[in-house]
Amino acid sequence: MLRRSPTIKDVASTAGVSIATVSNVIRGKSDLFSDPTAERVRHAIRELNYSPNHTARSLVIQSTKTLGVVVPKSHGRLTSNTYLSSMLDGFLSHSVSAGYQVKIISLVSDDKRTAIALVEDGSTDGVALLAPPDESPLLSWIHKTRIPTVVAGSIPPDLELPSVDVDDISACSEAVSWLISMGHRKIGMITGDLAQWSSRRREIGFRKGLETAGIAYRPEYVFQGDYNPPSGDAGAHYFMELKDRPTAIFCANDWMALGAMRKFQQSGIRVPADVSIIGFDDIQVAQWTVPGLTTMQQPIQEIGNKVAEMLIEQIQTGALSQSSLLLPAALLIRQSVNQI
Amino acid sequence: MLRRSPTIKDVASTAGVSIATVSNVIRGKSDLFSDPTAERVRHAIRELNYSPNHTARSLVIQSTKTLGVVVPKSHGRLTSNTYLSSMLDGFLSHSVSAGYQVKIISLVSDDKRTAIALVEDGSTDGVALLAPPDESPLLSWIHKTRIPTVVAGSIPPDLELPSVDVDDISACSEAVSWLISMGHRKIGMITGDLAQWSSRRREIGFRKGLETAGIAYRPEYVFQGDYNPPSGDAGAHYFMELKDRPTAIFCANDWMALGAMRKFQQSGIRVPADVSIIGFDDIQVAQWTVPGLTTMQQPIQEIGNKVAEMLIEQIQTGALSQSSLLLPAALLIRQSVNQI
DNA sequence: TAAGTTGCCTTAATCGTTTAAGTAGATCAT
DNA sequence: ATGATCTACTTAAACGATTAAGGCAACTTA
Repeated sequence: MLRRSPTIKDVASTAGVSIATVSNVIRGKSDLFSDPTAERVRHAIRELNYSPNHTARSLVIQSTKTLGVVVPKSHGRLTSNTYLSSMLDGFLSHSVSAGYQVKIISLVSDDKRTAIALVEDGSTDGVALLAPPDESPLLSWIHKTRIPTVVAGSIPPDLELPSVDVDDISACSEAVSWLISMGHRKIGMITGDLAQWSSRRREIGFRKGLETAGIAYRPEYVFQGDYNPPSGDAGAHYFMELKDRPTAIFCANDWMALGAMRKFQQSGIRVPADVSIIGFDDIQVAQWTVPGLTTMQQPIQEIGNKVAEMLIEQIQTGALSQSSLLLPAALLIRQSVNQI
Repeated sequence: MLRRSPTIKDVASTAGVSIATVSNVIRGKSDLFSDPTAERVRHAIRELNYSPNHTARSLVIQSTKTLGVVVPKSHGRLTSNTYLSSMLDGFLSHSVSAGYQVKIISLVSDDKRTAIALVEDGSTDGVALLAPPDESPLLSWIHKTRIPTVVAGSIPPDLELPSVDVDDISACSEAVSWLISMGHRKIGMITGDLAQWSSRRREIGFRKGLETAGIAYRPEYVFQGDYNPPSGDAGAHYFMELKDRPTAIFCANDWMALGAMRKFQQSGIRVPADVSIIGFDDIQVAQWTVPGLTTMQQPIQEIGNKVAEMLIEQIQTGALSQSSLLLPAALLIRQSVNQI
């Protein structure tokens, strides 16, 4: 028995052929070997339990068949947790079926340099940036390099990077339109952190929905949150104090919706009897709240999927058929919104 | 300008030295070059923006400095989502600071073979199995190979694999003891899926806590769940119907606790005024429920950390100082348990 | 002064593949 | 019979690093 794991050389000698032939049968270049030879080679492979060395292969083909995925620090961004898992799931799913492995680097414990190293040292063929913060130095850095990149989530408008994201504006506009169709006229919003472009777009969608129905925009009906539950709390508190309270509140994400719902309930205000709440994202827990949270469901996994697809396309063709993709959200009706 | 990225050869020629010298200064073999030479080399490196090719290096040193992490299909296992993120965070954090990159493979979209390939093709130096299901074929397969492995979470008792997990038995025993110290004598439990060893251990801990206080174990106070919220619902329903209802319910995980809490509240039974609830895990949402969920907090991130640490130790020394590690959980008191 | 030592650098083998180019025998057309 | 074309291989040069072994001054030491 061999101590080290078997190489193509071992296979070649036990099959009595050259390593080139072994390589050819492995890669299925069927016009380069005969059937009996192939059988001998395959037998040797099984016997030795050989599998081709990925590293050596990468070196010569000048491609690692590996994608890098950069996940942001989630600290302080509660949004991200299940969000990121789902996105990763989608990304991995497409990657492996396209024959790519995936390296992951988290910015949690780490600085920009590690992420950069991952592509500079040639250990990946390209990178996906998952939900990078707008101000991420990585974004502008990677924009300069010519490394294949796709970002999942929103990018600052001045950066031209291929990206795939949910269509915030349409989704929020639809949410508001639906609220209106449920009879609501006084609709409040708890926004995300307006320093982020995604928040701004969601607010734009909110206005657009109002506008479509010819309902006037009332500044006092917009409360600025930051995507975290406490700001949902604060928003609820703010709206409670208002003389002319909104009958429905649109939250820019589910976490704030949860916070708001909790605050209302603690204050004896019933959801949805007294106030309706609609969220955004469809995080996992949204289906287990009391009442179940009605929300705009992001196609998160599909975003991950598409990111992988576009990244691989970019790697293989050197170009991209489309540079930016917006996926529609879906209205998910549960119990937190009342018809009035 | 070069089209391709610069190699050590390019650096050598622009610095006017051999590639061996370049390699030596990069690796800091300070007795193998002079200061002026080093300066020339470093200058060339900066000028060309060179960084050493990871693949080539891996090939010759026979080590990829890459760890594989296998995450289970989370489908149907709501437990896992934030749980896995945190564990990954911990794992990544230690890995990168030890100079390792991390490849991830998800079993979501994929079968055992991809996971196996990841280690067989030499693209990783070892693998971590994150919370593998007891019956995972991977577990027994990997047990046979001599590949460096550490598993995060529980393993079937008949498999001798290095692992790190929370100390379920002690933790559950403590939870029950604390409930008792809060004045509860009639304590129910909603277990996890008893096909999983972790569930069994949690049930054992539950009994042990009772026993320590000299309280008799009542079979009708144990409801078998499956770790998912609906089974928490079902458990709550079961306990509600009981003539002699428990005053406190210990849930084997937070998701079931959430389900139970919701069911009680929907049925007009107040938590914690009428019934106290304690969970296990400390998932993210546990702090945002109404009332906040008191729970046993798993040191998930630390588990991830330790797994990486042990895996790297195993890779580098070929052996392991300790083969199994149990980390303590911490009682996290919020509002779902009443003193009576 | 001859032999050894030290400091600094180069040469060349190696890791395990891929793949272009070469070879040699068999078959075919002319 | 001769060259051309297949078929089924083998040879050998990459890929980009690491690293043992060797070379050659310039010193040290006996």
